[in-house]
Amino acid sequence: MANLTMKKTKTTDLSLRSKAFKTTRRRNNEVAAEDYSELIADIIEERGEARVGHIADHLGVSHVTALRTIRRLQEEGYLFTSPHKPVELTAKGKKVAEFSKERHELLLSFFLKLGVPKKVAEVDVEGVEHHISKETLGYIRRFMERC
Amino acid sequence: MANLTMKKTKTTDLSLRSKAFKTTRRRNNEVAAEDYSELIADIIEERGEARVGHIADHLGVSHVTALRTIRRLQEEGYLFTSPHKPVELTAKGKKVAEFSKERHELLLSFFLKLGVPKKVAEVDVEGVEHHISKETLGYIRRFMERC
DNA sequence: AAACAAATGTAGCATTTACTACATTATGCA
DNA sequence: TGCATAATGTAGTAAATGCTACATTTGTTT
Repeated sequence: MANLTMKKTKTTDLSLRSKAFKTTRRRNNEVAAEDYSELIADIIEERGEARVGHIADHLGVSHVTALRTIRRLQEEGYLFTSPHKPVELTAKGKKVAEFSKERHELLLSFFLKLGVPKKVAEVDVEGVEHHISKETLGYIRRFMERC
Repeated sequence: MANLTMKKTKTTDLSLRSKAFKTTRRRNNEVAAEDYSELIADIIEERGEARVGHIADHLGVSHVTALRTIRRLQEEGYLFTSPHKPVELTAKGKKVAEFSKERHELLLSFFLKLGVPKKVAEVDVEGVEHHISKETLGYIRRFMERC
């Protein structure tokens, strides 16, 4: 007897839920672009240039892994480099880096305001940041302003 | 001249940052276990049994993808099944499902309290939940209680 | 300038996650 | 019972991310 209402509920849940999973998977594909762009911008600021080795070290991956990802991101237009040269960001990469950095800082201060210790917050923010929509970011910003 | 202090700062940042990236990658490997366990528990509750096809539909992936992941999760002890039979959770899987569900609900109500619309919150929570440490969850729980 | 060390690049392999196309097994109804 | 359809399962492919081992290039230091 609950079948009719159940059916509707389940259908809604299903499409909503599978949409959520799909969005999460799509976002996962943007993670490298965001992480690399932000990191490269940081390294350039700190040391003047970003080399494959620096990037690999900061990410905690082998230089081979970094190298391959850097090539893919070059194809996708986030950065450019040539053999044995440092890595530079394109305008697109710079934009992504700037946005990622702002988002990272906002989320970090948000977590700190909740009382989360800095070391824990840093790790959690790194995992979380790629999955927060711009809309949600707006609500977090508003919360930070009024509290 | 800023070299000495810079060096210390950079070293700290590097180890902290690469640790954060490594933790994020490790957590990514637990995502399937959590998503599948929680989803299977839901489906069993709703329909009495969880079949490969249901699971694939809810996740928005092909039944082949679901099937392969289910096999891996069986090897890892989260669930068990046999050809053409429904999927059942082990005690380990049930525990993961219960924890994931609680976490999901806590985060969802947290986002809603911040003012995020439900549809957006659902999607963001799905991406974010696997990357929130137990420690941070505690702070969020405290926030929910006092606000 | 030669030799050595550090940085970068290549080759080859493994895992996870995803797919399509096709094969087989179960099941329900005629 | 027996066929048709739905549900599962298999084969083969692709892309992203990770690794080690080895090769080459660059730069530094005698």
